[in-house]
Amino acid sequence: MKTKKKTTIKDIASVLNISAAAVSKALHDDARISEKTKKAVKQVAKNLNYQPNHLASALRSGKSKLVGVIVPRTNSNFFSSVIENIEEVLNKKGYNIIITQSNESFKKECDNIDTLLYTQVDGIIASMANETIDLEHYEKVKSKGIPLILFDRGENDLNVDYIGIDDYNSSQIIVKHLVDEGCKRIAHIGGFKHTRIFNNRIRGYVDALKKYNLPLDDELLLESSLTKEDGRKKMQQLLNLKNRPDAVYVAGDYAALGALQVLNENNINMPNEIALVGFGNEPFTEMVTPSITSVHQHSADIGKLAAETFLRYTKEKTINQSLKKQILKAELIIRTSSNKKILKTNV
Amino acid sequence: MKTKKKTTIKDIASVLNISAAAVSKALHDDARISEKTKKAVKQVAKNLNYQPNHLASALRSGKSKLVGVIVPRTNSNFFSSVIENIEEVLNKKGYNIIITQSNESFKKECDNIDTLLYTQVDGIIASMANETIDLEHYEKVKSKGIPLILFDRGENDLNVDYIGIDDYNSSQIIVKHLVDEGCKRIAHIGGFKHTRIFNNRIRGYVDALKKYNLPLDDELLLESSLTKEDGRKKMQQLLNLKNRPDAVYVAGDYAALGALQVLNENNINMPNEIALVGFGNEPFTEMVTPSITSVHQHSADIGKLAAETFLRYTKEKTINQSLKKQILKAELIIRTSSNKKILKTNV
DNA sequence: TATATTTGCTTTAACGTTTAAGCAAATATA
DNA sequence: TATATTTGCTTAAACGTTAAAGCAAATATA
Repeated sequence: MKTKKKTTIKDIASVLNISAAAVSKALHDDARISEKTKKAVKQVAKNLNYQPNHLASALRSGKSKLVGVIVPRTNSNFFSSVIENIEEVLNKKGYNIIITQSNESFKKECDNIDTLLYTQVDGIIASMANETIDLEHYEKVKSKGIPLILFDRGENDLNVDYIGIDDYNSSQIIVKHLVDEGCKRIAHIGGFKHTRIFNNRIRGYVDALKKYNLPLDDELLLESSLTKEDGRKKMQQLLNLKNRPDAVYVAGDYAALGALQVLNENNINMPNEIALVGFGNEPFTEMVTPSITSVHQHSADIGKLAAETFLRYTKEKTINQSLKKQILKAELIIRTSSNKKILKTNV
Repeated sequence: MKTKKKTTIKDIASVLNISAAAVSKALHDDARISEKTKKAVKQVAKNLNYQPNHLASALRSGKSKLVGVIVPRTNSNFFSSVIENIEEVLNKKGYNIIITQSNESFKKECDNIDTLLYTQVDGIIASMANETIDLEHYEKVKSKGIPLILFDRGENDLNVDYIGIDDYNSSQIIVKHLVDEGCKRIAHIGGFKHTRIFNNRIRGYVDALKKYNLPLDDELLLESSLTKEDGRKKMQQLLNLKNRPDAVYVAGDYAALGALQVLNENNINMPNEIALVGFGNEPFTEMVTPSITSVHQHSADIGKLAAETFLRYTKEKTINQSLKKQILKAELIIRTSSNKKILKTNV
């Protein structure tokens, strides 16, 4: 019953009594095909409901028009917004994306890359898993001549393009804000030092303390996996100190949420007793009580830039990447958890 | 410098002095190839770092080993968890997924389907956008003989497989719970009636009210887009009533969050003055104050079942779908927003 | 021992497209 | 008018794989 057979360029060719090659060229607006033929071909294509066979053209041209995207998880607002914008930019140029999640696992990330290479993607846009230290799987991508774009969680040593925010400077802004609020003992629950962005946040924190002549106390600088659970643990650790901090800057919102829960459970007043700042501006930061001051990372711009960076390589014959960083300004969103000033005018 | 040329089965064939076809069969463990040859082929394949060209085999076999997934948005916990589980099941069988987002837009959903068909996916697993009423684009998928699996937001008229929870029964359970808590005027902020799942929730709510001899008041039944903003608006509307409800059941967690904010802003005690129940068990429901009672939808199971349902069709020659519903039991997670009983023993 | 079956491969063609090369007709140039 | 160039197509091959058909050698069956 159903017309199962799909229309191909051959069908169009035989209707018009021209060659399949001519049809292919007409559909691609080749200069050597007359306007008359182009029009006729496109009309027939429409009538027969022709859908190009992507696989065939990909095989022949060596380009799959597919881009792989690797993120730790899609269910954070940051990553889902980055993805949405990558997709928007790439779709316009005829590319589709394949999204994969590493779940912060090194092994899964390696598998994802194998999968993407197997699928013959034309490029990979990735943000690295927490666990990742060994970079061999990414080197494999590079050695195959496939453009690799990193964002958020990157690594200088790979010598590829990177799009992210200025983590060092973000820390400085956070510390300045807390100092302005009158805080004198500022703790930092940071991410793993081996991850560049978290290392930069730590450096920014340390340097800012020096700048404002605040004590740099080892007890106040903790390394964390930045999950909600670990945020709870590290906050508890800070509360157990003889000399408690009066402000805590957490390098991730989920961990900040854990910290907030512990503070609430201990009836500690935020921001007056302890001020709290997170990182990432996840939607829940404004939902919880008190709402959490956090850093907005311009995820939409990061996504767009990553996609555009990839597209630039599609125009080149040989891929020759080098470390090219595109650093965006982050934005501190001040909320109740760190805003002590009772009297404020709406500026 | 680099060995850019990829190894193909021909390379393996020439090393072993056998035909390419034999190599192909050996790699697929064809019964007509000797164990000795298979071993040799696999060893050479490994040595030469052979990666099968997915496009070529897809073109030849007519199977792309790609499955399209369409969701309204990836950034809800429900959908990201469903996706994660679809991926897990399908990857094991050599399938990859292409995730697309409709952003609740009918137009975007149509575009997504075109994109997926163009990419020659072997199947589509989808949850429909809010806006979608016309089903022609889904009919197109069916008429191409591509298996279509719907989950969460489905539609009987399409006569395809569907995986979801028992929305009607969930409403009944919610109303029973609120009645048990002593509520007498229960309002419902529901989704759009034209979406089957929301219609079922509404029916369940109405029938439960009848069952418990509670007033079925038109003022208390509102239709909403279920965004946070609309949740705020509809809650305000309920507060403006002369005769306010003492419980509000919201058909989506984001809208429930909006409602919660309005209630907090108006210093209305939850659950004593007004009890609140959401739907979806998004992570923030337990983060906010008070935590929101909600319905857990077993997203992991839904994802797995959807993937397995698709896989069943891959074994069949001709696709002949019919309405086959797989309905899971949902689970009510009772939290502070609706839990009036001060004295409770841990059962 | 003669014939049937099975084993283990080879040959060939095809999937639908693109691209290089080629060629006749139309047009431009001198 | 003779030659060069451009236009508008065609032909043929290729991308890497797989599936059908075929065939000789090895093994089983009678």
